Amino acid sequence: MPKVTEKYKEEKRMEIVRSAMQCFGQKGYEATTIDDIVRTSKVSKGAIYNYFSSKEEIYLQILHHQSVQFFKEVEEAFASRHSAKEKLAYLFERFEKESLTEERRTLMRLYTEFWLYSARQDALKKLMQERYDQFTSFVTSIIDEGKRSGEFKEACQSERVAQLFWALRDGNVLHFSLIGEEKGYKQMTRFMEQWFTTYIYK
Amino acid sequence: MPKVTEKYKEEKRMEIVRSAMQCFGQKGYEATTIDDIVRTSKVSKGAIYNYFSSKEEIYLQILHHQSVQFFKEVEEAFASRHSAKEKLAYLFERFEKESLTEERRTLMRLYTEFWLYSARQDALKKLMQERYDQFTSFVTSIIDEGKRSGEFKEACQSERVAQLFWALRDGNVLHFSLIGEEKGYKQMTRFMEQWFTTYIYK
Amino acid sequence: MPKVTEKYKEEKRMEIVRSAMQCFGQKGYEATTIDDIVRTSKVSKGAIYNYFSSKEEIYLQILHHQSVQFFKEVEEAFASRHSAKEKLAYLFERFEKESLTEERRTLMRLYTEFWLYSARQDALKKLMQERYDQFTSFVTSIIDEGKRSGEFKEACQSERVAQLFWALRDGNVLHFSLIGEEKGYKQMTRFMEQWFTTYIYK
Amino acid sequence: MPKVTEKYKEEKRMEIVRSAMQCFGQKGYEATTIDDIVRTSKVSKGAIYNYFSSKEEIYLQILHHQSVQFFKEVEEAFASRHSAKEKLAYLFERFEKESLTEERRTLMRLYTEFWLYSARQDALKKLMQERYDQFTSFVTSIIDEGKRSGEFKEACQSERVAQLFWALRDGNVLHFSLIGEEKGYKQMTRFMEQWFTTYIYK
DNA sequence: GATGAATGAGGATTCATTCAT
DNA sequence: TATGAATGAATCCTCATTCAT
Repeated sequence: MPKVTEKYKEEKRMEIVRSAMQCFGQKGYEATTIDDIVRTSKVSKGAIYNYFSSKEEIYLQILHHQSVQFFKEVEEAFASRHSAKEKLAYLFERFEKESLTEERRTLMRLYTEFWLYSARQDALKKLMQERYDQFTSFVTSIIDEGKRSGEFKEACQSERVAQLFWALRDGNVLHFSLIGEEKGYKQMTRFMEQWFTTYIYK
Repeated sequence: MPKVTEKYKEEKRMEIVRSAMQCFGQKGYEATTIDDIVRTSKVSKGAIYNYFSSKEEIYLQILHHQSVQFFKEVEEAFASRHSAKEKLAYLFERFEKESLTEERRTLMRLYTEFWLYSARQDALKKLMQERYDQFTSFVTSIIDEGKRSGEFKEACQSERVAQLFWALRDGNVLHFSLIGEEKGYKQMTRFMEQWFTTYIYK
Repeated sequence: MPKVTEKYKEEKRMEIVRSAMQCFGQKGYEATTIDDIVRTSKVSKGAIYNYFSSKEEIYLQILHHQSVQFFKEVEEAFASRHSAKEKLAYLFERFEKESLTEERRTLMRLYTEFWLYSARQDALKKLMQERYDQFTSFVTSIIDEGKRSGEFKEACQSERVAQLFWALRDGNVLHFSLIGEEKGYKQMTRFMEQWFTTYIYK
Repeated sequence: MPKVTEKYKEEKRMEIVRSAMQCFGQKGYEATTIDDIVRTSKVSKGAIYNYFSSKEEIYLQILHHQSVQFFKEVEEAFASRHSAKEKLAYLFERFEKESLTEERRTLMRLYTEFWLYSARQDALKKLMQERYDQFTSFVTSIIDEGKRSGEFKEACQSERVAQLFWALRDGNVLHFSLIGEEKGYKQMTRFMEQWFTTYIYK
């Protein structure tokens, strides 16, 4: 079955990623076995290793993919959102949507788990720190933009605020993954937004 | 009438818990082996199973222990802190201290890991949800108290604010466990406090 | 009438053999994977199985090839060497040369490995025993020739001497593959020759 | 089953070594699986790893054990053998005996295999080179002793001769492992001895 | 109660071989 | 013929738990 198109390979790759994402999200990275992924994906064990060199690499690819996807989508969204306020509003909107499907929630769990896993592996630690910087800088620049345009208070410390933004968001994700909808967590995002904007809007 | 006193047994139990806490914090729950705990505690493998029925039970006991300890310490602290503001300030103070030693940070990592682990085990899920309620209620009641005493704005929704309080805190812990001191995370707690009080103080 | 000439096929075959030889020599038979050979040879995995039915068959073909090659070269060399002394000298000369390049040493390692591998496989065992007989007979006949021509002592037992000749040679190869040049193994061949001839020359 | 005597552990260890030796000898190091050893030894898989950290370690221990055993036995034997001639004779006597049982032959195969395996692993290479030096020095010193005592020719180069001694011996072992008794290999040792002594005896 | 050796199912990964294209 | 993706049994090693002493 040779000379397969790049598209075919990419799809196979995604099939593995999709299944792995599901398993990791449900059982956690360490608790997920390759056989779980095999069962979920209907791809053979050997085939998985044709596409990824290790279980960890699958994990990493998912993460990378998420990151890329996030920035791609955001960029698209920002094409039609020119003020800092609108941009910020978009981010909160996204977060709200993320809580709607189980698939998304699974992803969120996975994402948080990765922080901890990385914190214990020096090689990954650096990678995740860079990722953190990337996400923080991104929000920082929106705040700065808002300050320049007169939308946001000049006094607020952009970087600190950006860090707080992600802490708030990730803490929320963490709790939400456990608490689910019972405590009206969907509405929490709205509340967070309101709280957040109160502080930085002029 | 046992040869071995209750006190002796309690101490042994604590020795195991202490060592397990260290191991779990450092390597994570799944990555920690019973042998790791044996090595760290100088308690024999068989003995561990005299005190705990499984690895998971140790995990759970630690969680319980942490919870009890937190409320015990807080209660003591509150004996001399009568206003809601002072009480809130105490909590932030605590958080700040927690980031100082590696041991504490280890604990924080462990604490966050619990969330994820529990989110995937129905039996634990309930337990953790109760725990979450307990912590949330606790803060809710402080806010309510502040509202009654005229310290805090009446308009703020106590429970939402309490939830946000813990989201902020846990998100911070999560990031801190990875980022460490490099990004001045110690000061983040201060910043969080300031931000938080700005919103609810009258 | 095949599209592909016999010559083309033979070349492909040789390309595989060459690469396999290199891999087997470097990593050993068991440690060498088909993918190693694919990488080294630039022949596809499927193609290898068009020319050889299994990894073991490649191994065997190399062995055969070596054997044929040895006798072919020796025959050529003997065309201009008519005395038993000269013939013997030629063999030692060969051995000496063999130690000069890493490629040759790799081959020697491979050659020794064959013995062991074969010793454990009844089917091969017979083959290798025949090979051994062939090589032994070959030297035996040179000794006999030397005895007849008056070059060598009549008293020496030709077959025993031939066996000793190969034992000496293969032991040397074995040690050399590990020890390398450090212990002046190149000179060992000279020494062996001198020792050997002292015993059998008249 | 705790607090087991050192003797018990040593016996278990030996049981594993014995079985491993048998398997390695029969199938070769790489072809032998841990399960083979489990089957042969009636020791559980986990237990094996309580005594040895890896398959390779078992291999190494066997080798070390052989080495130690050799020198111990030789030392004992030399207590009553004072001339260099007697000492040399003892070594040949040993070699002759070694070929008698299948167990011994298995060991010889194993021993030779190790040369090749080591030649491909830098860490082991050094170890084996040291081992080679040890064995070579040992024979060198016997030759030197013989020269001093007037038993052996002063002209012979002790170290070269020692190297040749082992090459001869190992080459013989290599062939014998394949050829077996058919070619009267047992008598080869005698022949080797005669040949060898002819050269160095005064 | 304490000990730590034993167990063996289970995990990640490899690899010779096959076979659809 | 050539290709190289797919297969899955086989490999080494781990580890929670048990239990004889």
